[in-house]
Amino acid sequence: MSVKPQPHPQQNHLLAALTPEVQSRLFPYLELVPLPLRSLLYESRRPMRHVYFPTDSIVSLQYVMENGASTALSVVGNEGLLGITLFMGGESTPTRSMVQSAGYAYRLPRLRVKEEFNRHGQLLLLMLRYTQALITQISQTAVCNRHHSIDQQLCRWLLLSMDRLSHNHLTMTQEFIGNMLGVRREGVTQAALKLQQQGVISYARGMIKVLDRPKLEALSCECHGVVKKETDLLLNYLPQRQVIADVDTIPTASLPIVPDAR
Amino acid sequence: MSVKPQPHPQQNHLLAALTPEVQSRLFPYLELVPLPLRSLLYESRRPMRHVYFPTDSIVSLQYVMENGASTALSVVGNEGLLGITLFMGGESTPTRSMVQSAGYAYRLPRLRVKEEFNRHGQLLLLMLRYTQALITQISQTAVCNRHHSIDQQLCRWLLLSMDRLSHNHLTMTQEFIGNMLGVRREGVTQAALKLQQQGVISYARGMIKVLDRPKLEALSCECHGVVKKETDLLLNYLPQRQVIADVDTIPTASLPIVPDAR
DNA sequence: CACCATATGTGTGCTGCCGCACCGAAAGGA
DNA sequence: TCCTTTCGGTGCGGCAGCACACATATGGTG
Repeated sequence: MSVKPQPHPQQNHLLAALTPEVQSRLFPYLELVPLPLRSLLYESRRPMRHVYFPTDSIVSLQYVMENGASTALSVVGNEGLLGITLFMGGESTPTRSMVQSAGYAYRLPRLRVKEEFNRHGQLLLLMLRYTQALITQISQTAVCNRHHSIDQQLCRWLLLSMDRLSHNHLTMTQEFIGNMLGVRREGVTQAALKLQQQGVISYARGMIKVLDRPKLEALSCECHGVVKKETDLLLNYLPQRQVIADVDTIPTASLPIVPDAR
Repeated sequence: MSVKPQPHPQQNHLLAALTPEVQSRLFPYLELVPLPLRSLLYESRRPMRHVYFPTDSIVSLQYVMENGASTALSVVGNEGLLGITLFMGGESTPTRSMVQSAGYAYRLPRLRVKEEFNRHGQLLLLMLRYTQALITQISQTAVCNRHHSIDQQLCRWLLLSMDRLSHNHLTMTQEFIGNMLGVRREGVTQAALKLQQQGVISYARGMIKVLDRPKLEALSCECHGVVKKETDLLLNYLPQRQVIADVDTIPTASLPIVPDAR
C-alpha cells in the first residue's frame, strides 16, 4: 500500500465528470484516505461527516438487522460515491458502508459538498443520476434475493466486484462473502467449489482469481447484466460531455397506459 | 366509484406539503384520473409522461424479470408519488407500476413537473426526501426477501397496504398477493390460513379484513416498523412546516470511523 | 519446528418453499 | 337455473438452504 502509484481524483468517474469550474471549487478540499479491508465508512444510523469517492477501493452498502445479520444492498467503486443521504435530506441511514476491497478514496467534508450541491449546478445532476443507478442496483438485489440461487448470486457478486477493479483477483474469504450475501459460509463453499471445478475461478485462503469471465457471466443470473447496462446508460454518457438533463426531446412514441377518462 | 366523495389534491401528503406559491403554479395542471385495479401506470422501460400523486389508491413498484416473474419493490400511496425517475435524469426504468388498490390519483404532465423541479425550490427538496424514503423501502424489501418467511412477509405487506388506506380492508386475491411478493399462491394460502386461525385477519374471495392490527404487527418482521419509522422521520416532518434542509445544525457527537491517517 | 488461528471441505438431518395436481365452494353471467 | 370461472384449501415429492458438527489444510508466529 506504499509503493503503489498514488491515486488521483480523476480515477473516480464522478469526480472526473465534473466541470473544471466545479472541480476548482471542490478539489482543494479533497482528502485522500486509505480504506483498509473491513473498515466502516458509515455506521448504521450514525451521522455522516464526509462524502467518499473511491478510486481503487470497493465499498458495499449493507443493511444490518436487529439480530446482527447483514445483507449487502449494493456495491460502490470508482464509478460512484458514498453518502448520497447527505444530499437527500437525511443525516443518517439504516445502512452501513463496509470496505470490501482495500484501496483509497477521496473524501470531502459534508459542508463543502452541501454548499456545492445547493448551487444547483452540475453536481446536483450528477448526484441525481447516480442515485438512480443506485436504486436500480438495490432493486436488482431485492429481485436476486428472491429468485436466484446462491450459485447465481455468487457469480453476480464476483462480477459486480470485478467491474470495479483493474485486475482479476479479489481478497476475501468465503465467510466474508457469506456475510455480504446474507447466506451461510457453507453455501458459499459449495457454490465456489462448483465454479472452481468448472475452471471459472480459482481460490485459496481468501484470494480469489477470476479465470474465465465470459463463463462467469454465462453462469450468472440476468441481474448483473441488467444493472450494468442501466448504470452505463445513466453514467457513462456523462464523463466528458456536459450534462444536459432538462431539455425534453425524446421521440415519445409511447402508448397511453392509464386511460384518460372512464 | 361514483358516489364516493370526490378526491382532493390535499389528500396526497406531498401535494399538501407544497407551499401555496408552488401549489398555485402546479395545481392548475393537475388532472384527476381513476386508477382501476391492476392497471399499469408505467410499463417497464417505457417513457413516462406523467407524475402521479395517489390520493386513495395504492400502487406498487414491481420489477419484471426476463422470464416474466415479478417482484414488488415498494408500495406507494398518498404519502408519495410515482415517477421519480423523471427527476433523476432517466426517462424510463426497468420497473413497472401496478395499481394494487383501486382509487384515484392526480397527475401532472412531465414537462410541468420538470419545469417546477428546475426552479430548484421546495419541490426539489420534497422529491429528494421522498426518494430517500423510497430507497429505504426498497432496501428493506431486499433484506426481507433474503431473511424472512412468507408468513412474515405477508404481514409486512398487509401492514404496508393498511398504512396507506383509511379503512381496514383490502381487495386482492391470494394469487395477486403471490405475484406481488414473488411467491406461489399456495404459500400465501398457508400463511393467510395461519393468520385467519389466529383471528388476525379474515378473508373470502379477494376481500381481506384486518381484525387485529397490533397482533399483525407483532407477527411481522422488523421490516415494516423500520420503514415506517424512517419514512415518518423523513416525510412527516414536513407537511406543514417549511422544509429547511440546508442548514447544518445537528449536534454531531459522532465518532471517527475511518482513521484520519495511517 | 511446533503450535495455533484461520480458511476450507464434508456429512446429517431438518425446514421452508417449490412444482404439480386436484378438489370443493362461491360468484356471476346467460 | 345451470354452467363456467374464479378463488381458496390440500396432498405429495423434491430440492435448496439452514444448523450443527467435525475434519483437514495452510500460513503465520513464537
